[in-house]
Amino acid sequence: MLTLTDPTPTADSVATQVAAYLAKLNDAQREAVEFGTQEAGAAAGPLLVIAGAGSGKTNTLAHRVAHLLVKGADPHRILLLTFSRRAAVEMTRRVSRIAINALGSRSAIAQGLTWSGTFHSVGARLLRDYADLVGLSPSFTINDREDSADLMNLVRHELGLSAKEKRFPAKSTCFAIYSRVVNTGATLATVLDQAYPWCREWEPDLRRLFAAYVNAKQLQSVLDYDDLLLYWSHLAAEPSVAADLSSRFDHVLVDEYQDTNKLQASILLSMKPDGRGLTVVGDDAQSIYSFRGATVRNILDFPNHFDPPAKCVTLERNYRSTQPILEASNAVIGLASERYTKNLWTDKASAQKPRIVSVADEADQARYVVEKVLEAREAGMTLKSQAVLFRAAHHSAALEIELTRRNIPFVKFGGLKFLDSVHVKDVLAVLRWAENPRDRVAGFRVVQLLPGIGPAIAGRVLDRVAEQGGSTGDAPQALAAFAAPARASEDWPRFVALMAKVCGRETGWPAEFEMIRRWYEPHLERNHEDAAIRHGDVLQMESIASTYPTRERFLTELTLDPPDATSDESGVPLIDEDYLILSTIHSAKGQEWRNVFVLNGVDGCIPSDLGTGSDEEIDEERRLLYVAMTRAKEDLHIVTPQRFYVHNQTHLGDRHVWASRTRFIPAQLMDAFEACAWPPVPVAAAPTAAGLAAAARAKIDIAARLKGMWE
DNA sequence: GCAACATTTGTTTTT
DNA sequence: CAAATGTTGC
Repeated sequence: MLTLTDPTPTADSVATQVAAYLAKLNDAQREAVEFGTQEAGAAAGPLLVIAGAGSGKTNTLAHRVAHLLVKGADPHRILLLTFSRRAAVEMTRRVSRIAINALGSRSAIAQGLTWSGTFHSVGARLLRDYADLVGLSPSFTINDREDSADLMNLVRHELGLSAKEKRFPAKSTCFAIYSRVVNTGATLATVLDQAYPWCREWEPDLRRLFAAYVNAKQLQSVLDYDDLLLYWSHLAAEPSVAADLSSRFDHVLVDEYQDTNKLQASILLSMKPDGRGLTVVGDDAQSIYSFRGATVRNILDFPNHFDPPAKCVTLERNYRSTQPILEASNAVIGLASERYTKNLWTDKASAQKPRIVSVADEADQARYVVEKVLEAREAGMTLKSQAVLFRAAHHSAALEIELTRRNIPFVKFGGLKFLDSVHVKDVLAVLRWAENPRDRVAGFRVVQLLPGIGPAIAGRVLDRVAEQGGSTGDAPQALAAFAAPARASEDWPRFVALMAKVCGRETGWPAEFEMIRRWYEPHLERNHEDAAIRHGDVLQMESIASTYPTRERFLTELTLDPPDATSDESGVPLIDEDYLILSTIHSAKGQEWRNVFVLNGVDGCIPSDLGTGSDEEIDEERRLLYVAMTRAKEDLHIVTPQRFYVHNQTHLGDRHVWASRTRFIPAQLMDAFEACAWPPVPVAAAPTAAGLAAAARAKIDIAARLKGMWE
């Protein structure tokens, strides 16, 4: 039980405090918060909250959790599934604050909200608990997307699929196909037909590859992201475990339900088959993750999975945006082929319509954004309350250059993470291999860092380690016994000594990180021109590492919740500094800013020309634009460069493309926007006689200078 | 046989 | 611009 530091409040005082925090909610929010909590006893049946953009969704969910706590729910028995680590942290923070208001210092109960996180991180925790039961080594390591693709590649070579007349799909494509099959529950043939038609001919080979890939994972005690869900779902479907698993939690609440996939839905249903204690929240109009197997059917079909059907509450009042922004956003989503019946409204009036800004090219686009950001900054709007959103990470390249040139600090969300850089992965691979010597991807990478060792010798090293059983005790001995080639003879003993120490946990955590870093430094210098910058990243990771209690926690949490921001300077600016937000639209989910810029509002970018295959894909791109627009509170600028640069589109190479405004804002919608051009066209003054004379002189001047260059 | 370097090719969004 | 393939050189 929890220790209460303050005197127990009287029933009356609790009642008034409760009224105070509920009174801030509107009727629909309050209904969602209080649903099923009036009657004492078992948790109430399923609840679906359809929460439009900016309708106070997070706040409502946080209030519901806090309200459950106030009503006496045990925080350790509440499972809160969010879309990202960031969302989980934010949710816990809000629940605490509301609980403080409602209960005074008894809010310590919110600290007990230990089961909050993403499906994947919760899955990882549960699996460590049940590892023995499913024949999994409790020290399993988790592969991120790149590692999984690397393993797929290793397996592919072993199967001899690499030497074909026609090029086999790239490793990342193979993994993407595999992942989609797992997450959608569809057959390989269906996935190939619908999403990867150009790989159709490889179906038999892919099937063989995936079987071998699964086998390799099991032999090596590694799991990929999908396994965390897959193992969990099989665990929950096993009658002997299901009861234990589902009785661990009285309440299960899921945020962003529109972006869950079939596998995640099946997990929920087997955890709470009758829906009692189950709450899901989401917005069908903001479903933007179908490329990851998410299906909007999950949220649409939710109520009728149960008998009687789930209670459904819709939040339609928008507290975020001004009326003109909302009107334009509603108009855009209104053209979707599947109709969304929600009718968002607000009472925030404004005279400023969203702007469609026509600029010549991407350079002008960057200059426009910088000028307007600084203007707003002058008017008292911090950089942090402004954001620039784009479809693909590289769309911000020109802007990043301009921002750096003008000394404007920014932080970028989405796109390349610093975990993806080779040097960071090298160091992590050493740790992962020491944690789990059966992990061939990690070992393969580490051994090849030594000069004179390439894929072939690395493969033999790994075979020897595997023969010895692959335990952390045997691995260093296998390495010591290995006859390294002459070219590597100098570096080999140092390497063996390092692995012995790290495997044997001689120095302990986090000191061993420093040891690995020191060992890695010469290899870094030898392999990379820009060793200094990369070294900075490694040092930064070292300081991050020191904040984790154990090596295992560091590795697991880093792959499941990687730091999601990068900036031009390595290292995130200090918290109190002001900086502009750059973000992919996907990473902007759930956030809001006073002033929002959407880059490249042109066909080919939004919708991406890679996403225009089917009507469903086009509708998803439309929702993406809708999500971007509804992030704005006061001002919204959609910038449309008339000419933009494409990279190496097939045979013609790099070239400029003449673009037109996105098809999602056709002419009949333009009333909802203010169209303008930038830079403003200067008003031409009639030439005077003196002016003409000056121009004539200038011509002569320049002509003379050009000749002068060669004299 | 194998590592290291040179050339060609294909690209979104992310837990 | 990174990754897959092709070529050279040990």
